[in-house]
Amino acid sequence: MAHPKLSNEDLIGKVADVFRREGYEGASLSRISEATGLEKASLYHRFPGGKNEMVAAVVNHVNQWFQDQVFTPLERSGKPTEKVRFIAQRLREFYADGSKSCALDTLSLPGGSAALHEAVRGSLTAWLQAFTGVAREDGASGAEARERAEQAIIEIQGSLVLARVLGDCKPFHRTMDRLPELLTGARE
Amino acid sequence: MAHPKLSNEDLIGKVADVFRREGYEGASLSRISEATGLEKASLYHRFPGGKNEMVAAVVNHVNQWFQDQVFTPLERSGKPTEKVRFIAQRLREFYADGSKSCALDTLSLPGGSAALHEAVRGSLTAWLQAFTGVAREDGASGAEARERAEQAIIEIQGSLVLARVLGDCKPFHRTMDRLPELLTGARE
DNA sequence: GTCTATAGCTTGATAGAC
DNA sequence: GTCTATCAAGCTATAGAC
Repeated sequence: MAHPKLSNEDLIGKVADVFRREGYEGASLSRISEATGLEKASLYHRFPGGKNEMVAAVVNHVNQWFQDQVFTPLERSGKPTEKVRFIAQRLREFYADGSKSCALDTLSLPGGSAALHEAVRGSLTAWLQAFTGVAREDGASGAEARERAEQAIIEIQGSLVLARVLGDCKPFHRTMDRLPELLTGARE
Repeated sequence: MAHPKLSNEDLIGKVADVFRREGYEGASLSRISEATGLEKASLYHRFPGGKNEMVAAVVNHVNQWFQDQVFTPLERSGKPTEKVRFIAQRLREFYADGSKSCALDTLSLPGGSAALHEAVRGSLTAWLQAFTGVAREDGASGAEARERAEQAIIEIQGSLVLARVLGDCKPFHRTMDRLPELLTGARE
């Protein structure tokens, strides 16, 4: 065929890249069209609900990735510190060594529906919960575990902002290196 | 007069609020017009260069604020730890206790000119330099001081992202409380 | 399933009255 | 210095051919 169907997996990945990089308002259909190679009308065939449905699919896609690559591995049996080392590697991949922004950051800017912002908040809550879980497993009390989880995600988000502004990935790598001690003690 | 001139100080402050909150692409002239009470044509009278000149003025305005309220106080004589406690209070005001976003975050999204992104990078570099300076004054070596500065700004940026997503300012307040130990040792 | 063409609205920007 | 009125370009979204 001249225009073979683009697989759903490839499509949503490319759409997600645009929303992650540009945020909701910056992710215009023209840019999404350019990034995916599909014309706008074709995008509406795949996402009849338009931009709202696209960004919802992006959030679901990212949630699924975190479930499979981060949350589930953390719930498996094994030494907490080693599991955190493992998922730190997954996060390096997800953020392309710090060169890609976090959707929680870019999609939390004011643009988009209230449902979008609730979904984004839900994603962050799930992430906090997963990190709190592994900190508890390491022996931290409830409050201490929650604090470690918040601290770890704060440093991930902050280092990604620095990386974007400076065009320098070193702060992100340093944070990933420190992730095991951030979550599983050895901090104080 | 029916329409008295809005003072430059008031105007730029309101314009800055919009750009900080919405980012470059989200800060449409309609929203700026609504926030300032000036029609679009009046905005062009004040900023003949249009949106580009507006955002440049915002960056200058923020730079000036940081110079006066953060960098200069850090350069004055006094105990480093006490100076950091002082500027932490200024930062709480600037970020409205964590409820306002950082312009470095929102304005570093892809929208806007290359000059804008270079200016934003310059602002962050100046901030890093000021924080590195006070860490050195506290006795840290060059590399250690720079690391403390990066770490402090990472945690500020990260806690502001969490605050925006969750609508919860506690992580930001915790970071402000920890700022003295982050910059002036007592960390390890 | 993809495309071209188009509708209606919003955007950044300008002209000209007061 | 502010306003109303307007423009061309970009936006989201839809209709209909292949």
